[in-house]
Amino acid sequence: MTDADTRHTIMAATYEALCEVGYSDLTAQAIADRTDRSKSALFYHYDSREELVAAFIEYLIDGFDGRLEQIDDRPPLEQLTAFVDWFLSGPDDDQVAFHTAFLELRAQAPYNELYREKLRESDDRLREAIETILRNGIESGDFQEHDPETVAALLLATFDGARIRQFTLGRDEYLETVREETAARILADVLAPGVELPAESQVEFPRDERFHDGDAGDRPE
Amino acid sequence: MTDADTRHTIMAATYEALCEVGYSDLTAQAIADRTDRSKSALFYHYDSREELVAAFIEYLIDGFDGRLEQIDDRPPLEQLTAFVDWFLSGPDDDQVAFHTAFLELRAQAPYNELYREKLRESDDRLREAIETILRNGIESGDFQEHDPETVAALLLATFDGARIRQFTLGRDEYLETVREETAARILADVLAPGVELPAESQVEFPRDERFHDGDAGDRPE
Amino acid sequence: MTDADTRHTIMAATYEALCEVGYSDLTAQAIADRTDRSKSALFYHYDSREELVAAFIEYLIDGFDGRLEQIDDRPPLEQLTAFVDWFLSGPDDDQVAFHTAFLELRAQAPYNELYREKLRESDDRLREAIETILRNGIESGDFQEHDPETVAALLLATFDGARIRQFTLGRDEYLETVREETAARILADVLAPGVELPAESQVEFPRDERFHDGDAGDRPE
Amino acid sequence: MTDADTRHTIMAATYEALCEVGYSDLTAQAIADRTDRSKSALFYHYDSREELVAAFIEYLIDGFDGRLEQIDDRPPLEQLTAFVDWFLSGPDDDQVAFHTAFLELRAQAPYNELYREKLRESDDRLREAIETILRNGIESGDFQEHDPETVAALLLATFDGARIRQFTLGRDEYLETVREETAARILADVLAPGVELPAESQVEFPRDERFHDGDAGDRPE
DNA sequence: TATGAATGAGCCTTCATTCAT
DNA sequence: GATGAATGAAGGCTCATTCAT
Repeated sequence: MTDADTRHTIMAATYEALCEVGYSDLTAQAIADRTDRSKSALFYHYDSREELVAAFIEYLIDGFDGRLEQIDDRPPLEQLTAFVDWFLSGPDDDQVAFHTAFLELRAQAPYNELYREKLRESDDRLREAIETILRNGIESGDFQEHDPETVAALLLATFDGARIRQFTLGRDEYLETVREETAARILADVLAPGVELPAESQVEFPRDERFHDGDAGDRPE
Repeated sequence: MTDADTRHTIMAATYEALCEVGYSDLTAQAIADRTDRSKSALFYHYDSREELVAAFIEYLIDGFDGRLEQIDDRPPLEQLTAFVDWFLSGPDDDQVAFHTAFLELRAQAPYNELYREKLRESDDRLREAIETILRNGIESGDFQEHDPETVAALLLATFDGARIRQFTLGRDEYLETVREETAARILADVLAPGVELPAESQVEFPRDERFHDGDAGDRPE
Repeated sequence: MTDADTRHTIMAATYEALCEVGYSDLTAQAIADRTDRSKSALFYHYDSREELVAAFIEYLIDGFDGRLEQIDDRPPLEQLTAFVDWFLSGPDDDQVAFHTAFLELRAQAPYNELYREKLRESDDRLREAIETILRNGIESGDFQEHDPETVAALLLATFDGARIRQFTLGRDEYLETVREETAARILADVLAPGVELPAESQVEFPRDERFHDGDAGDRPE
Repeated sequence: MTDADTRHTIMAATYEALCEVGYSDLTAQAIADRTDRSKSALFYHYDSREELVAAFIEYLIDGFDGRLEQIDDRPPLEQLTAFVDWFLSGPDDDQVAFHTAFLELRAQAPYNELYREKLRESDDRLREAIETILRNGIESGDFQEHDPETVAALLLATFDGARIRQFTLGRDEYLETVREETAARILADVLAPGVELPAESQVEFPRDERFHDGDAGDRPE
């Protein structure tokens, strides 16, 4: 119905607005302002602000799948490391703003079934991705025998918790500490003996380029 | 300036309102409605809604200390278990509403220095509490030698992440899974050999009774 | 310019929408929704919503003439009775919704010359119709000598007032009472001595079939 | 709760706005503009625009009772005449605007239970008033024996219908004609033999002075 | 002939905050 | 100490209408 271009325009504006003003100030106007369209146009394409946001979550999920494929061919340990570092990324990362705002949005989910539904889908994808990595690692012998499903849940909870505490408390230590402790206490029994989580990942989990068209990205130095 | 009674009245009303309507609907009116005072009274006692909320966080912290003492004399393992179960409490827990709303509030912290400051204090207390338990456990020989500081951070992140995913996704599995995996993968190396995390805690981490004056609490039915 | 078929499609949709949502919710979208055309199409065929509505009133008038003819050959008293019962129809009548909405529209006429003009034409037709019946009744000897013009005006006012009070107050008594009192106090001096208004009409004043193509009508159940 | 003065201010503004812009343009802003208060103030005193309007209908009713008393002591025929002329008032009457707008409001009643309820109360009062006059007239011998209840309903319907047709069609004839015909055909059998409806009433049914504080009223030339 | 997209103006309502009393 | 009244700024949403295609 809404053509891909318009959809992208609105979704990108939503992303920008979210990063710049946060979820609780994510007004229709704030989105429209980052668009060459009027506020009314948003309501032409989406029935309500809520539906627009739900569509945005879905848009994120769509992008996630593609980004996964980009590191598909890497060995399991590299993929896992990429994941860890994506989650526990440094505070200078330009995704901090986004994740911060997205936490606000997630905090609404208990009150909003539509959001909750979409976030569940997102959770499914994420867990499946990690499970697949773990499973592949077991197969390849890089990882020990274990239950990928429960380990995935544990890792996700831990990383998410660390990230949230980092953002909300402004305490970057959480990331560092949790990365190290995860490596030492959780992954020690998951990785094959002798295998260790590299200090830094060799592949980076790719960014959602749809939101970073013009600008630098992983500028060196 | 504001006497203790008035303060408590307002803080209790804030707690109630938070549980009933969530943070984003926590209007001055919503709080006043749960008070025998007028909306204006709130602004007489607190300069702004923001300050009131900040004061509320502080009020929570004040209560926390007292509650800690109530299980002070228990052996370290029991205290740890109480902590675990407090965090990973079942979905029927009447504190779910509060934690859900409080997550909304925490999600504002990145945008609000006042909140962030208070939440940091809260984080300090919580971490210290866990560190103390861990330290005592080492001393008593119930726990193995380890760095209480980093383990506390790991546990906090993991539990918090599990709880948040439970609430926001409506997926209770996270709690169960994470409790089990934490016991098996993290605590296995923290508890002394042969010591295990009990399936259920013997002491309950005490509730904040200031908010549960009149009503039932843990009355059996 | 606009061919008869398109015109009918739009007019019928307007009728439907009017019945279903009332005049104040009679948006262009509401009409288009009951059409296989787009909202824009309405503005292609009519310069404005106002003109469309004005055209609709005219369309009603056009239909009225034809329906009149259908009872043309009946004796004056029967025709008069048909009129009375059409106006003072029971609350189960499926025309209630239409008349209710049409009252809203009529209430706009004082502010809208275009509507007023059309409604005047409608009033003319209606009054003429009644006058003709009355005149024919005088001629045929069924009615006493009287001034058909003023009596028509009196009847119209009385019936209309009764109907409006019924609809707006939800008080069906008005219809019954006014029918009886009209018979006893007004028509007593209009009908020839010994002639009485039948309790129920033998002919029904015909419906506008253009709006009831497919559906039942007065099919018995 | 809302003190009488404020209430009057808002109700008077509502009256003015209604007269000047009609019901369908009776926005909160339109009312506030005729007040020295802000739009928000309206919502402080009334929960919604709808409730404000409902309160306005009630305010009208309150006023009506008092105005009735002002002609309480007049003989029945005079009172009846006052009523007739109030209803069938000339087009220059400054109440035309109000009645016109009020018709719009009444036309919403079928869709709005709150309005309908209030309008029913208004209908009750009006009918009782006329019934009382009729009853008194029978007692005093000025009127013939008849059923005041049904006659009141008939008169009300007739006058209301005439007025509505006058306003909506811009046809003043309705008033004149209906007044004459009512006198000749309806009241002829209601008034005692020899008693006639005066061409013009001697008492005027009093205006609602709450809405006409400063200005002229019936000042001659 | 028709439409999808878009928009500006406007509406109702909410809310933190102020202030005179 | 406390409150009732009030308000400005904003927000989500609607709708008649326009216009390029």
